[in-house]
Amino acid sequence: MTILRAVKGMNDLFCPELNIWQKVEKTTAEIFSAYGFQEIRTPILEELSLFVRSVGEETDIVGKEMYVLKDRDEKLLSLRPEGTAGVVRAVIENNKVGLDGEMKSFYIGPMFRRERPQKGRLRQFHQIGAEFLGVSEPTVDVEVIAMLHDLLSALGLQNLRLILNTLGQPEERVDYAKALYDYFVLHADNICSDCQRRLQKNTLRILDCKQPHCIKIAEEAPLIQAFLSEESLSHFDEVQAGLSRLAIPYEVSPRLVRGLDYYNRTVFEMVASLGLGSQNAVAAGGRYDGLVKKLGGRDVPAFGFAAGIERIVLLLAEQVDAAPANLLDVVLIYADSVGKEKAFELLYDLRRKNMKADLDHKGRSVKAQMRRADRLGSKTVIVLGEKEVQEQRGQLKLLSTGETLSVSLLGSAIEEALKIS
RNA sequence: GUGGGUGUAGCUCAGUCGGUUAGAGCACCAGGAUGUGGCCCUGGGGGUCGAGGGUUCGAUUCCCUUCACUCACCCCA
Repeated sequence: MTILRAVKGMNDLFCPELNIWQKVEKTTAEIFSAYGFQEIRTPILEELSLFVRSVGEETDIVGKEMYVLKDRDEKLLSLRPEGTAGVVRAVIENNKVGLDGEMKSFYIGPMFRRERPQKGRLRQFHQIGAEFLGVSEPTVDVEVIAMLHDLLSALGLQNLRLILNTLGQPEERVDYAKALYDYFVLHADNICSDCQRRLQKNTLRILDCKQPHCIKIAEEAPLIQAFLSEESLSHFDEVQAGLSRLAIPYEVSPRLVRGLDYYNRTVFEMVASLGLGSQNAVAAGGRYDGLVKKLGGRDVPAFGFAAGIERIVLLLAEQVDAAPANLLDVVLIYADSVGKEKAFELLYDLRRKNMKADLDHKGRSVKAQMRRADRLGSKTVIVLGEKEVQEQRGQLKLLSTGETLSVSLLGSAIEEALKIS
């Protein structure tokens, strides 16, 4: 059996499920534009160095998960593993941050990471993201989080928790990481092997470990609060106050750490308490004040997030009535060749009047055509044969009740009848 | 990259302690009603039992390898 298959971790999407995607995308555009965000589309392929510089050379995403390819001119390109870097690059390159220094954009599109697929994780996956460039005030953090919160609740997602933390400014974080290292190195013999690796490579991540004995040791670890400046502390306080004013529930977790290098101060995650298996983060984001400058732009502060569409759809698919059926208005059924000719004629006429009309091309029995109409979810059928063509009248049958009404085949009589039924 | 689970009809799954034509439900097709769906009845089509190799008189079943899917770890949306 040597059939061709899709690349591992890259899925095809078909219709009842795709209807949920369409709903997610439509709701996103509606809500985000209410917040003054405009859509932006950037290439899927970027120069490799963009991600190395933004996401961070030491991160797993860049270190081992990127799809890298060599262009014909030897230039190294990469399929984007996340959306922020491309947006920032595009905004700088096209000089889109105006004199007021602000830019609010959102995007929807595929991202690529070469990981081992599992529930809620694919190699080609899709994100909804938003980036607010140009403002360092904490009310921006609140606005963007609120927008995400509105989207997720408009979609009807329940059992989500907003988890918040602050990472301070880069220099504050360096001090903190040092303190954490000094603490955990004393317990090096008692932490898991993954954490021993993290100790050298990414000390903050130890806080994130799921192993019970590591959690226990982490509970006694120093907290970042002691290392934060006045400004960072009050920024975080104002974010919390702002969320509270909007009645958006949140939890502060000193254990929340982000994987990308560019974050500073506020970071957050929306996690599902059930339904997603262990990949339970539906969305995550935070502030990244240094990134624009790092990529060659002016010193522009920023805040953003990304949400995983597959994970959202996974949660929505559990709820009923998520996928509305795509009903046909009418199926034209023919009993003989005269009826078939008439059926084709009426078919295109109805379609041009924006009625959802269809027929069976295969020339099967009336019974088979009826069954097909029923299966396709048509509201009505009309059976056409020599008699109907001669009389210029037919029976319009409502499939839900079985009742029929006589309609003229002339003019727009069918169309009128369909509108009423 | 590491570990576990699963591969039998379009779908969901039985089954074979190694043995002749491999089953069910659903779906599909046809007929019963020769021009009216859903329910019911009758019949029908459809499977190289994931692939390759080994053991055996004989393998879908046992062994090895491999591939795919899936879940978890790492990491992350």
